[in-house]
Amino acid sequence: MIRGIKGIKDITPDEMPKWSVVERTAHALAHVFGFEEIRIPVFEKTDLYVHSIGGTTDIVEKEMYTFPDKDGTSLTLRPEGTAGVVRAFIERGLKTYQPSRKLYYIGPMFRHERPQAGRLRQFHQFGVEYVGSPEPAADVEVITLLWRFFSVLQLPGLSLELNSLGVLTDHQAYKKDLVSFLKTKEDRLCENCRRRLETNPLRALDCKVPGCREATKEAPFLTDFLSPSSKDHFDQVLQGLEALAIPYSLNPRLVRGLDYYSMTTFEVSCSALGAQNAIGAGGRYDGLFETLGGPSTPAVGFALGLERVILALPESTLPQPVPWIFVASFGEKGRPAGLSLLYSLRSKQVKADTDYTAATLKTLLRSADRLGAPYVAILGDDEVTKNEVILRNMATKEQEIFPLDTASSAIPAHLQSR
RNA sequence: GUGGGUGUAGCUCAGUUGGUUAGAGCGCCGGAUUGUGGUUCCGGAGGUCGCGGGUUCAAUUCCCGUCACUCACCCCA
Repeated sequence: MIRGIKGIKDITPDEMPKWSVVERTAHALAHVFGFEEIRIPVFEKTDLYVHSIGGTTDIVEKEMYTFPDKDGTSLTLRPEGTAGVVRAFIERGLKTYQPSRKLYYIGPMFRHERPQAGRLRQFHQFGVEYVGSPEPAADVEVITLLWRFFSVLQLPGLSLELNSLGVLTDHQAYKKDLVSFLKTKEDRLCENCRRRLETNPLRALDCKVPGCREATKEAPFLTDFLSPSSKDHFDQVLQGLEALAIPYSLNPRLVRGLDYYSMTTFEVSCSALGAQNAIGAGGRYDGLFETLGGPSTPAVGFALGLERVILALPESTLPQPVPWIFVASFGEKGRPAGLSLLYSLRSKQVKADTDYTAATLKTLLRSADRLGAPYVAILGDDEVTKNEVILRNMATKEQEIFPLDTASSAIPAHLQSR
């Protein structure tokens, strides 16, 4: 037997109601906030991701699904969405129409990681990109949309953390200072963090090893290195969130894993999840357009993981199922009359179904029960002769008689009125 | 990439200090009930005990390997 690939899951019909609610909410909320959907390819030239995400990040170094095209060009299954959106933006000249543009996407992403609760090799993200505005209000809007999304879905145990990396020169200066600080404590750092000194020193602040926590207690704060304008921008973001009553906390140690972030960064975590509790995150990436060969363009966005949302989604968020009708027809005259009723109901946009393998009323009712049908239309030879159809309420066992020739309108109307 | 846990019926899991026909609950099929489901009663089907090797008179049980699933590290959504 050929099995599916490790870390790649089927989304079965049982799980689809949750996915539908989550996706519908994403589309609706993005629309209300004035974001337009964009669909970008699931694979691109490898260089795009290397240049945008950063060559020394884990994603690029060991997590990408990369393969050669027939002509040898290196291609990669997208590990995230922002790079592709920015590429499309530049390539299609989307900026020429208006000063700023707000886009969103929903779709699968691919990373070759060891699977775990809330972490898969093919997973799905909903992300937005507010392109063209350097204003703090744009940051506020993106963060607010992220927070509202989770709130509307009633996810429990959420917390929003914010930080500012400042502009490039700010955090370069900081990085230098931090490295020299860490060097003085090098013997107390874990092996991992000693390696990070070279690759990604900011991550050492995030380390969970107690020794490292202790050693980095006195570390310089990024916040102290922010230029006045960076600081001012960040303050305005915070004020904007307060005005909208979005609860947040500051985390000067919050570091994002992708190289392109600058200024505001944020992350929402959910205590209802396991170890992988980051459910949505993002930030400003004012330098990315230039990095990818486009015009200098400020932008801010987020991405959130749909699988993690679904793991945390409470049952109460699911909508009530709509009533529908199981047609139980049998006998020489009943069968064709039932088929006719079945398709009449469907043509009136009413969900109706039957079981062609069941031939007796008993087996038909059993099928109806297993399918969870709230109503069954019973139609045998006797009913056809009398121009009748019986509507049975499966929960209460009540049965009502309708004239057969007008049943396809009368039954839906009757259900509506209840 | 590293470490831990778990692989027995469709599902959830017992079990065997190594011993002959491997169990339960739920589900499934049939009957009681030839025009009334879900409840009840009776009967039934369904298992290479993950796979490969080793030890042994004998392995589902012990040992080694391997694969899968899973949780955690790392990292991230």
